Amino acid sequence: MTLRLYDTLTRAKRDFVPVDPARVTMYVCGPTVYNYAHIGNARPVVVFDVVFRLLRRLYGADHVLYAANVTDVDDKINLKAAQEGVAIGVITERYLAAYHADMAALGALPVTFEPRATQTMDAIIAMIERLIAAGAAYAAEGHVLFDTQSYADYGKLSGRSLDDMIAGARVEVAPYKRHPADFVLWKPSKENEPVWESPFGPGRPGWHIECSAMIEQTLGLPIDIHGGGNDLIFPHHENEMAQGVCADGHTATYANYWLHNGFLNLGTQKMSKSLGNVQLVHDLVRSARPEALRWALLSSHYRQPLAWTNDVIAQAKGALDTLYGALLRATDVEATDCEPSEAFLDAVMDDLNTPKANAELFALAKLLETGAAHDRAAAKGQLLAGGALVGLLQGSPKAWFQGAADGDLTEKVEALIADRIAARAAKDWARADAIRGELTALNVEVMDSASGATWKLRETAV
RNA sequence: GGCCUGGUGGCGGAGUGGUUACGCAGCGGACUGCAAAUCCGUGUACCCGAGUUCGAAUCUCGGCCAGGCCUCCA
Repeated sequence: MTLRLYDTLTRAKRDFVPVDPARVTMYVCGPTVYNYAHIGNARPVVVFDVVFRLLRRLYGADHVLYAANVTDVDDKINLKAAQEGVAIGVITERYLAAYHADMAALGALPVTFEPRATQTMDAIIAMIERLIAAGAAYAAEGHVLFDTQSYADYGKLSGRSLDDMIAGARVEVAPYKRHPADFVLWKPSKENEPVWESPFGPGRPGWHIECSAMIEQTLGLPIDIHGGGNDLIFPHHENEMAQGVCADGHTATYANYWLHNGFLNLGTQKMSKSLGNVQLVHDLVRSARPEALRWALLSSHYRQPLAWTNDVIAQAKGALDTLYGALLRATDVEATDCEPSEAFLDAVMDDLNTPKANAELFALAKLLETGAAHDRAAAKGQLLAGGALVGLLQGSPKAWFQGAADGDLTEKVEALIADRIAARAAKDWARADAIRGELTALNVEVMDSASGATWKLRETAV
């Protein structure tokens, strides 16, 4: 069974072969920390977290290096800092902490490296110097620009030619550019903006160079997998690749597999900060089950657009109710076969077909509900192992249903249920129903079974 | 204007040249003292038109619709 991944550069699903199985590398463009992350920002985080988990399974946890950068200097951060009258570090620390908390709530594992732009300045400057020396960049009016015409493959990733770019240019072209597509590597800082000394004059780096320098510094070329949202294909990843390859003297490819996730739509449009139609993870993890959010993000294929609605979250919660319900009723079953089932692995290995993998989870849950003892034990092991591979179903089933109940309520409910069991044993149906009424008033639903009674807290929200 | 996706049952969503996933919700039944949960069963699904084919929702062409990128953006 081989992992197959869809590569944007070759536009094909290809078998994944790492450069070095003992050192598998992955880089994903991380956040610019000037605000809370929205659920659209979380999609790549969750998707590539699944890739990360899968690679760790295939090559060993110690053999996979995952880097995600933090952009901690840019115009929006500067603006926010100026508005609040604080240093940019105050802004970036605040929102980076929130980002970490939000992504952890969604079940994302910590990445191996989290380089920051402000701490990579030497490498960025050194890379720009190499690009100039290689004839791939030029200085002009205090800026340093990448010379797109010097790189024959420019446009290959996004599938557009330099001519297309001129035809499609919607931006005014700065007069000092040799070609309209040339982009900034270094630019002078405006007044009151953070500034770094460099051989090209005081200033700050362009956005694209940051990622190239970080990849080179933390992972080294070529990396196996480069990921991000599909809006980054052009210009960001196109430019990154051009910089990386040219600075490297064209000796290595930049990334062997380019993975891009589709967007989250809110209504008919993509969710984006500039459109203002965002739902913050920070808020969602409080109004909905974080695990349901993760399920919802994985409920469609990662390259497809996902229409984000309350219904999607509610359906995700319903699906997890079914799965956790099966596990709750199987508390006494000792799990065996603690590996994902073959069908589950097949689905995940086929370019991360998580919807198909989820279907397999339901098949296992059914087996767990209805199978013979031996099959139930295996199904439970496979269900939990499959869940672990995609970062789901790892909580206790009891906590899933009763999680929001505090100790006092739990004690009260348990006492009422004990009374009701006694009443039922005495066939005192009136009393049993009266107690159920009390439980209902507490927002508690009781479920009788042959082996006793369990209960769950009814959700007031999704 | 250039480049690129996608249109599947009430909703979400895989997939495939012929056997028509899966989930959520609904309905019928079983079980239950009654419920809930569970189990069993159930629904004329594949945007339109033409073509290729013994056979297309799946391939080709055309059209319509929706969205993305070309500018900061996951």
